[in-house]
Amino acid sequence: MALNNSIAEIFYGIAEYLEMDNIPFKPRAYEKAAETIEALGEDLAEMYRKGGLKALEAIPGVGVSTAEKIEEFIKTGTVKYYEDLKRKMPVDIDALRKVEGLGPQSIKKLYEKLKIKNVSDLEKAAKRGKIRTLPGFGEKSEEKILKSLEFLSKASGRSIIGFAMPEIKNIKQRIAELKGVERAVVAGSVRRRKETVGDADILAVSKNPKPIMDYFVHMPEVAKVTAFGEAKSAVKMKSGLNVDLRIVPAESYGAALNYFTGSKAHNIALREIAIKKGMKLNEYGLFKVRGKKEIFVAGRTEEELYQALGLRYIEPEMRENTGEIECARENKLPHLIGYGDLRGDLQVQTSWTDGAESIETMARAAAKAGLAYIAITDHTKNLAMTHGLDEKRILQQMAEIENVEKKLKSEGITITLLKGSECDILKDGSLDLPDSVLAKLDIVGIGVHSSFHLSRDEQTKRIARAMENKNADILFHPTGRILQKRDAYDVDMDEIVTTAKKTGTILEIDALPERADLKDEYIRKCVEAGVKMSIDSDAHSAIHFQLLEYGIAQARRGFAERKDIVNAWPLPQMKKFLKG
DNA sequence: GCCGTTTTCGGCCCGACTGTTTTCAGTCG
Repeated sequence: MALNNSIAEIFYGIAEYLEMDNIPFKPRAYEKAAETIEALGEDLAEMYRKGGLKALEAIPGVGVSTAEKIEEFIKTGTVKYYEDLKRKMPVDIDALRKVEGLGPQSIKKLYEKLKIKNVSDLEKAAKRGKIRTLPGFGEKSEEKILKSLEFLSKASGRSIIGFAMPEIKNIKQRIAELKGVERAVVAGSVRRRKETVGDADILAVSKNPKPIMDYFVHMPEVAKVTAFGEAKSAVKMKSGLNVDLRIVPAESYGAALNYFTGSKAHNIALREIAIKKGMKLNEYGLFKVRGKKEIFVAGRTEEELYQALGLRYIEPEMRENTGEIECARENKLPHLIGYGDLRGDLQVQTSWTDGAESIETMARAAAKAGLAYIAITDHTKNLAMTHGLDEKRILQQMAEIENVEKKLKSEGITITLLKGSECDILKDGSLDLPDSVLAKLDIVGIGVHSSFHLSRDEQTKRIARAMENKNADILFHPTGRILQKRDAYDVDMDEIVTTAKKTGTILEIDALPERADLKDEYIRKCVEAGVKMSIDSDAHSAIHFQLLEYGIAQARRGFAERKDIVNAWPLPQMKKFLKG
């Protein structure tokens, strides 16, 4: 979806330029279009090919003008309007915007007065003390710029949620235990369970915020205080994590939680509903506006807030303004799969290949985690570096699995161990083990682990061919992405979803935080197409069963219900769904 | 520039904090 991203970037850029000239409303329009396009599950060029300008205009937030610019980009690779703006002011907005405290107005001023075009110009000017001479800037703004530049050069940016969670939970807990704190919760993108989080928003309820804020900004791990007030403070931790703390009175708890959970787009949509009802929504509550008087309507809980707006309660994982509000209005919200709903785990590695622990250790850990069944799915021989299993070793492993199951049963531990495989999909789409062997297994997972750079067409055909195999039950980590390390391979997911439906193949949601593969938009496609999914830990050690939670979060972000997830079903029902 | 369960024209989310200012613009979420 490289094209979509390029166009989104251009629209963001246009928004910035218009903002510099203080043009009202248009920047928001371009931003909105960019946001929708970024989150779009379909390729714009494809949509345009099929439906022309009309199809583009049907995208929410895209109108006549933006549709024409998309068309222009598809045809020529540039947008003249944007090129003209850039020529008028050739600055690296993207990079400069990342400097804390620099917005469009400041960037414009810096360019016009000091000819600053990029981050290196900015650094030079700041070091020479030139920035403090500009109107509206002073010594402090100059210092702030230098500090931010220093931080940017070693900044890690966003963190993968599963990796950041322990630190976030720890800080929240410390705040919660302070005297005078009635409650403290994590809000923001962490509560919405985004794959990666840029910062942690903590919300606390207290009548006496001052000492709490004092504690917060003086925690020993704080590297820098970026804001310090009674209602709101913000810090950067030594780890690189940004943490915001907001403190509100109890009667505003629900409104504040809703506001600080976001997403921004969801909040804006809620406020627009409030306005239409003659009300006003902010982080302190929902208010009826009667002339100058504001009468409190709701805000103690999120539930009463949604109700007062005429909506059903929306789970945080769905709050991205991608259709959930309409569902809530029409009472058509899905009943999302719950965090305690999984009964099994269909991808588990052991020390037979690249896992850290024995079949027995993994089985005991799974039972302890409350699972009723797991599939042992070690790699196959093509993955030589993991000492992948060949025909002979996998038969040995099957016998061993039976022994372990019996042993545990004799101790009163009842967990079903399915004999499985993470069978390698070879370059031509054939599988790494012969059908005769695969047929003996209870469950066969298939996955791509090599030849990531085939063309879209070849990659799609390769995977589809593997899915057609009558023994292939689940496609593991379907897009192969590793967050912040490796992009998904180029594959037509619409085609994969169609093939899954046709062949009865399950698509996996791999719960490893750095994979989170499928991503939410593909999960929604599966839900809509009636394609079943599994949520697997991809466990390589006993503690990894805890990571299933992140897979469930991902499924919830994709609107999945229990009926969509096969390992949320009892074992007999799940087995019945398998091909073999 | 986009949009319509008040509208095809006239609206467009809201408040806290900062730094540079003497009342506010800019930035952020």
